[in-house]
Amino acid sequence: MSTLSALAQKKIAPLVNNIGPDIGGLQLTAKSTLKRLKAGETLYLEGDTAPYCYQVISGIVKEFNTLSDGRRQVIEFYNADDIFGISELHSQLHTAEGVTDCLLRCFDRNALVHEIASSPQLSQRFLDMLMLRLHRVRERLVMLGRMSSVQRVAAFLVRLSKEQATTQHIIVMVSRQEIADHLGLTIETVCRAITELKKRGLISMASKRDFSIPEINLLDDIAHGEHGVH
Amino acid sequence: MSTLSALAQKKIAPLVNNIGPDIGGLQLTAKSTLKRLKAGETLYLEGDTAPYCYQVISGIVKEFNTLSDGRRQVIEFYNADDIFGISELHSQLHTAEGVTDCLLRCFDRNALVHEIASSPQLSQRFLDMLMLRLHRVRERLVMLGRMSSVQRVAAFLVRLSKEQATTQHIIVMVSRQEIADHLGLTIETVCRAITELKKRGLISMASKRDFSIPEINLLDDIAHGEHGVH
DNA sequence: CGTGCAATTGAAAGTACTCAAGCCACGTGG
DNA sequence: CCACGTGGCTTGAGTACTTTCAATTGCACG
Repeated sequence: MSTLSALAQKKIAPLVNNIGPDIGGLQLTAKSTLKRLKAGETLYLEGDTAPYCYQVISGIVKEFNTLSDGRRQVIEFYNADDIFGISELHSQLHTAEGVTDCLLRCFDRNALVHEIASSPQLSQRFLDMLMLRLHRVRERLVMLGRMSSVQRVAAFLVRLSKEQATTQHIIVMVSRQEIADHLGLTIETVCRAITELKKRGLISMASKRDFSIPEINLLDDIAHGEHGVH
Repeated sequence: MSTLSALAQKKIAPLVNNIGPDIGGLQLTAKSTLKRLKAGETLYLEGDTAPYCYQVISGIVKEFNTLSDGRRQVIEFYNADDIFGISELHSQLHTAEGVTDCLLRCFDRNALVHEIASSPQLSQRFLDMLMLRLHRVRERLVMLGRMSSVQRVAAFLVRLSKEQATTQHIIVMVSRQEIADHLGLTIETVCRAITELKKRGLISMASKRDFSIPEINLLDDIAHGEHGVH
């Protein structure tokens, strides 16, 4: 498990990106266009044809599935530099929507797939990307399958803290509802878990979106079950 | 969601396999050796170094994580032809164990990675494999995050039925405990869910491991929430 | 100073879990 | 051949946790 969390540490992307299209330093020659996506705006729907794939330049995008009763499960949040829409086949398997206002780079999916296939370096890069993403999802599988609401929220905050690399103080860019849909909980349970963590002195909040984490290791311990927390 | 389940339909592997090492028809030149693994025997532990990766020739292998309190989350079951251990980095991220007696083909991990990197076709094959696996995990993420115990068990049986392609009658090769660890439930809850499905006439059992599914679509409907089943 | 939305809190209901006991097929030994 | 133990599965009763439904608070905005 320690290995998993070590893996989860994601390098921080600069807020403003490099000029041209590239992936991990490798230049992409496939044509790309820019697209703005507003917060709450839908990029594509589950079942849509998938002619494009996207790279986040700035902002946050979420991909989610909607169940027949309207509840949602957020599959993944994508931050700056992340590429998504590439692993789909003929049609989109999830719905994508802007969490914040976003700037995206759009690639023709076939052209990009072709370019990847013809470059060993790019192929390797994509293999690595998929492996990393697979690990992340598997970590979350353990969370959703075996961890309590408090543990999930704690783990969520720890992950955010590591991503933002601003220990002590993090800004949660997603709503409580989005956290809930990400963690497989209801919005109320997320609130109560946050309250519980506050009560225990593990976090404090300057505003509803600004969290302080005095001792990240303590929070991480909670997330990993070191304590009588179910 | 329908697209997801369509994707999940896995071609059935023959019980006895091709003679040589290959992946989706592509020959592998990397050296390989055979290894027997008994039911319940551990292949590797989370945290072990990962010099090898494996292909299942016959039998079933499970990969799982163990939590600090001893509970387990099964990450994936691997059947004939499946390759695993490839997506790990320096050390294993999960523990692998035989569900049944198994015959495995072992590859030197570095050699295989190198061979993949040097073959565009193999790279493509592996990209596809990882994408498919990612989709599968994401499906399960929705299950664990948003579906009831009965829905999870129903979905599990439907998936098994599609894999075995023997509609009407399936043999569950894994124990109740393994199903529970796979679905993020307890063994008792799995039993009760099975009982519930029996009560509703959606399944029947010749023995504890032999299930009959008179109308798979009805079971699939339950799994997808078409009904007042939470 | 209302309006509206996000977040929070409370109370009741529901679902899955825990602990405990019973069942059943199977293998062993008397 | 049968009593006895074993391990996997099932069922029951009570508990713990999360959800549901219903208010309430807090804050930004007009």
